[in-house]
Amino acid sequence: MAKVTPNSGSPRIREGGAVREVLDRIGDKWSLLVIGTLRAGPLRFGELEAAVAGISQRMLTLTLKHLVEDGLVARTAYAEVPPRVEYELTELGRTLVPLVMALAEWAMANREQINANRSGHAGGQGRP
Amino acid sequence: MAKVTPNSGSPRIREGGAVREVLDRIGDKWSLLVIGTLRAGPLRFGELEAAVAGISQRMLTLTLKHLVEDGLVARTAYAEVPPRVEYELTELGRTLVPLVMALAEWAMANREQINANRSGHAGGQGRP
DNA sequence: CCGTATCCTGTGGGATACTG
DNA sequence: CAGTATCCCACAGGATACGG
Repeated sequence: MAKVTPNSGSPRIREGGAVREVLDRIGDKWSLLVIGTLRAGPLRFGELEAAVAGISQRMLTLTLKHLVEDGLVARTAYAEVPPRVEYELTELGRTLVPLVMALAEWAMANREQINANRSGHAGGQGRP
Repeated sequence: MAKVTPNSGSPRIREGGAVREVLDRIGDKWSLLVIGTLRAGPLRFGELEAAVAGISQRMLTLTLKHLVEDGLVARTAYAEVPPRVEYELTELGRTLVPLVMALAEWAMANREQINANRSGHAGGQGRP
């Protein structure tokens, strides 16, 4: 990741540059899942941890921190005891929801097909 | 990525499961970029390498191999000299194009906003 | 031209334990 | 409850060199 994509020699800005840049942010292992999980409304840390199956405390903390930094998620801490913290999508974050949902639907619709291809990749299902 | 997500003991298929599964396939550093690049039609290996700025030979080879295995891309080798190989999207692969393009457009439309948030994250742009 | 084979590094990310 | 701190390893992925 890191390096800002050299873009070696290309005179015009490649659309790919912006895409890569954003993909490096939200294209990690958990960001899209967290965003998708927050689509219905604010959730507490613990609720998120339970909802996003398989995520570790550490990764949830880090992912949320990044999303907050990027302005996709807002964090609200209530000064009470026991402490309560809620996370919700910002305006910007919500604009991503339709895309995430589309991706999720595509995933569910096509994963069997893909798994089938992987096992015995018969091959001829796409020839145009 | 790596570990196949144990999903230990979960009796019912979590929707998150399918999403994660597919995300692990196409959510890597290059797959979506390659798919997006192939949207207009077949391209040769070298053309792809030039079009996807920053990708290394190795990663292009690996990414294409995975995409072919998953049935998203078709590979056609012409037995001539010098050798020529063309890659193009399969039917299945093409169904992903709209999503990729949507993501790309979102990326281009919002990267400045995100970058601004990152630098001095002023904060108040999303309060619902 | 189109790959494959090695080598090597950075780092994503899990497990675990501790704090406010 | 909501994090932070450490440790540690697998593996993504770049550089380079070689084969058909």
